[in-house]
Amino acid sequence: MMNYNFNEIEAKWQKYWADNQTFKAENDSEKEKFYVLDMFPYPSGAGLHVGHPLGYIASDIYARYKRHKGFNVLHPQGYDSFGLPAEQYAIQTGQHPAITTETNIKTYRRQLDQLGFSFDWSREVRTSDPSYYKWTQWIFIQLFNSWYNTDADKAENIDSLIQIFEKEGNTNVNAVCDDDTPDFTAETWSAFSPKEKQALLLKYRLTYLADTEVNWCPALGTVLANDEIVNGVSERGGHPVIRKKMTQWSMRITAYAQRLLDGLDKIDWPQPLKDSQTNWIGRSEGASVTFKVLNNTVTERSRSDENVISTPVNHPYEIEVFTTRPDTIFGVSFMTLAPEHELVSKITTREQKDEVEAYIEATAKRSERDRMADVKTITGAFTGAYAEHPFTKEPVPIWIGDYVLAGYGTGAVMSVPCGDQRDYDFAKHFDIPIPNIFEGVDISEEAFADKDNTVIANSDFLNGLPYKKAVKRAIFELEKLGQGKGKVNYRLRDAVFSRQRYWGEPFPVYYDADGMPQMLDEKFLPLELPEVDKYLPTETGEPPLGNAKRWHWLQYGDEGKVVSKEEFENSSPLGRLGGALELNTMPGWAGSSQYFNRYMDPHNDEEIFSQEAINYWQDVDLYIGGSEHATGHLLYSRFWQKFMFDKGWVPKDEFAKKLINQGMITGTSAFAKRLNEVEVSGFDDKIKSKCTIFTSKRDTKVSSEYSNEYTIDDEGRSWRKGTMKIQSGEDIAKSRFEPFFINEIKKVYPKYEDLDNENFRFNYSNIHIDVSYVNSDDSVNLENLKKWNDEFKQAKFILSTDDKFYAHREVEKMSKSKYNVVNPDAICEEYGADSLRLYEMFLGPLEQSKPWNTAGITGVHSFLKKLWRLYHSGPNGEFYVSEEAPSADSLKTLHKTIKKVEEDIENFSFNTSVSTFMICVNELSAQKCNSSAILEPLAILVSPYAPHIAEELWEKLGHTTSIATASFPKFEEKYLVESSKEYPISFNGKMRFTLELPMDMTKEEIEAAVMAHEKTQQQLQGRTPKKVIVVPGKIVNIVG
RNA sequence: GCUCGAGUGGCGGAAUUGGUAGACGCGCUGGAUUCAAAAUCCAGUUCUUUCGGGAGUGUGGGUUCGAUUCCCACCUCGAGUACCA
Repeated sequence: MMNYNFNEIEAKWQKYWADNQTFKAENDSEKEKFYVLDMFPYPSGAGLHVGHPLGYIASDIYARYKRHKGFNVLHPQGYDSFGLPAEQYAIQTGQHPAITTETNIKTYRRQLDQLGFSFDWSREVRTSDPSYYKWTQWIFIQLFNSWYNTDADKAENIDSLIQIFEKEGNTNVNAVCDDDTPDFTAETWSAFSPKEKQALLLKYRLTYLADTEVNWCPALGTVLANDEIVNGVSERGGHPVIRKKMTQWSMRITAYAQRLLDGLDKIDWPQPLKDSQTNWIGRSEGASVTFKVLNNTVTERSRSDENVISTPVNHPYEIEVFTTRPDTIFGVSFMTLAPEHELVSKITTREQKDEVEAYIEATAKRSERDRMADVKTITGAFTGAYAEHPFTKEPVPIWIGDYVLAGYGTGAVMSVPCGDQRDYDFAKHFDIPIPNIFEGVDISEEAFADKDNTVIANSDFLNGLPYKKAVKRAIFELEKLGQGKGKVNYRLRDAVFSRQRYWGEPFPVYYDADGMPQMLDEKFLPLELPEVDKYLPTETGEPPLGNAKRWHWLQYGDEGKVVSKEEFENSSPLGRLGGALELNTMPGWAGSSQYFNRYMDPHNDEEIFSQEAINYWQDVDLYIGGSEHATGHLLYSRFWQKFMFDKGWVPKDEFAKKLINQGMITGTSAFAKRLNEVEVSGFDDKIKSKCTIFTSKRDTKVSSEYSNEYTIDDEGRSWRKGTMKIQSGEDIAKSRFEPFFINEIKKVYPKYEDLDNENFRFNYSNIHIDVSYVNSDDSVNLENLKKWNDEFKQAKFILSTDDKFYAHREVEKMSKSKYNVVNPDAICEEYGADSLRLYEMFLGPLEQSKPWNTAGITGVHSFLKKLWRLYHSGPNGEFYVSEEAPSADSLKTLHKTIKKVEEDIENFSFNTSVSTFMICVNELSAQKCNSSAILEPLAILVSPYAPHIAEELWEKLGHTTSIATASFPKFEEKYLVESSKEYPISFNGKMRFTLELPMDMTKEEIEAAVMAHEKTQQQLQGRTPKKVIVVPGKIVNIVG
């Protein structure tokens, strides 16, 4: 007997592929290239669960398919191995994160290998490897040495900017830079000190050091990016986040806002993902308008950067606002500034000072989360100051309010209560007038924000104009006054690039004697992470790298090294370069923003990748990964790619042509309901039961006779059977255990004696139990559960009516802490990797998320056994194929399958091709097909999905080389041609019966044949049809 | 609130240039095989029915000879995002 021995077969071929480097991709090939990429994993300590491989299986099928189609396929894999969990483990145990990471990677590799992926492991990268992060540091230096020339619409070398400054200052420079960049002439530039020059250049560099208001997470001791915060708390751990000013490295991603938006049109990415990037970038068109503050003049030295400019000026304060509705400017009845706005303290009058300061203090205390949770409460304060309306010259009161965000636009708005609901609510609350500037609109109840139906009134030169025309005219008039212009505003902020962590890429940066940041020369890269004693911040609050004994840069000429502070200070200052090295490290997304290009030439130590490699591979053809990276990794990577493109290092300005988000495979958690305590109303007492009590739940209904009589023992079971209409242990607890318990309580505490049952409140909570103790009908194996931990060992269980304990089930994300993780190892052991691969594809559409349910895996497993039997039709189940010509039916089955599977793979509809295989094997089995002319191509068709069994069958068919590059069977239409068609005959659109008719009949002949049929006459019951629709080859519909 | 997506048997799901709704698998029911079980195989399985048939793809309308598919309104669920001026 030749059974399908999958464990043996799979181990054999996994070894074969590794030994023969079957999937090694060559950088030069006559073949056309195809690049299939997975989002590389973070190697966590928990290892892989069944949800992780979903996307890898899909991409592997596609990669294998493309090899069959004759492409030179690049399908690499690696590890995003810097990250928080390894560091937190290090803080707890003192174990170096590198060791933890190495261990975890070993587990990952073993688990990935056992699934039979066709990765080219010779190209593996790890972001935490110095040989890899050398190039992450290199890109950082390139960004530092670049500025964004808006006229050329691309990044350029900083030298070209310096040349312009030397020649003509910055007045004609059209660049993306800090808002507070002052104007200067060539003469002023040359008069600046080197330090001043450096400070100015930082305002232009694509990565720059600046005091920024950041999201500080005290619990994690680090800064978080906006996309690392969910609902006002940290994505990792759910800790509170506050706003704080810190000096941080930032990436000038805003320079690329428009190109990041435009680029979305030319890539084939999922619409929801594009939408969320579009939202994140948040382009809005409108105007910036300048309001002059009345009776208040700037007298002190102005401009924030006193290092650079210190010209005393004398002019009124100005408030710049951004609005998308310049057409409503005559509706302005007040202005609102964010409490953090820098002008607030300068313009507030003496009388209002106390109120304003109290308000600012109160809002500062509220966390992001509180502020978000409570958007309905209207708060604010009047500054006492007034601004001048640009057109009417009327005074406009200036308020502050926390509904205006400091981080968006200019942190100030012109409030138009009749046209904006928030302004309207604010005005109502503080009794500010609400002038109506809309024709024929009632604003007594709410603001009117419908742009399309807007006709402006009471607005001087805008009267009678619709929205679009009014906007144009308003901007024109503002420009004439010099108090405004059309403006595009983006929600996108520059990305903070510093993290106060140990386990990340060190910055190739030291601080010179002036305290200015200097880049290490490229030839000194990589700058390796130093050893530290502790992975926590230092006592003085410095990042963990502050603990490093040696973390100063010391360089003379071409010789440079990392030394201790003492060594640096004792060295000769003559010709010396260097200083303290940067203590922050780079964020998680740094290493993942160019890894896809590094795979093309991963061992190159001279360049990030060779031009030959990038010119051959170009870009990623198919990228598969989760949608959670929509506004993080996938936005930053596009930004770096565009930068690399500007510099001429990559040929494409979008790195991935097509992207697919695989859905999440969720787990089904199991719970037991635990009685926590009993509260007695009117008393503050909380009574705990002596032992933990769990109640059962069952969904299926058990009906039984109904009676009010019952008894119960303290085990919560052994009641009189069939006397109650009870379905679950939960009901039993409610109706019988709880009254029983109350009686017991009353005995012990006589003071409760007169209380009703309603005075006792039972608190239950759901406790996760490990899904491995739960059977498929949700009943729990209590014996094993009790061995799991002490709580269950000691506990009492109220069973359901059939003496079983049923768990509550709920679909949740798979996670170790929820005890709902299903591990692929056990499934591979029991059913094999091919079964797991097929089953994950068979679960449903790739992009949809779905709960894991192991029950159905037997279906695909028996399919594989049937497939195996198809090739083993000899005596005693020996391998047997014949050289006889196949039957027409078998050819039809095969070609139908080729066609469908090819279409399915091209459309990423992997679930339907698994069905197609099942149909195909069912049909061929019924036909008793054993012809090699059918079974050979079938093995190739199956091979992308179930590669191990396919290789084994291929070898048995007499081949000596891997099936991996066998060419995909060619579909031929001629085998599908039919001579007749089973016509569905419908009456008024409802199919009533079918009728087999030859394909070559004309419409008229078909109609005659159908009308003559007895069932037609029976359906018509003597009526004459009004109309007969005949679609040859499709359907016949009789109306009447 | 806004944006996007989705609603089909007991379950996962299939079918859309409009043309036989429920492919394929799970589960369930019955049978064969077996001392028994596992495994395997065969038959059935949307609901309803007076066994002729009738109804049926979230709800209500519309377009059409014909709608799961297109249009309008509504309901429900999921995802993202949010005082964005």
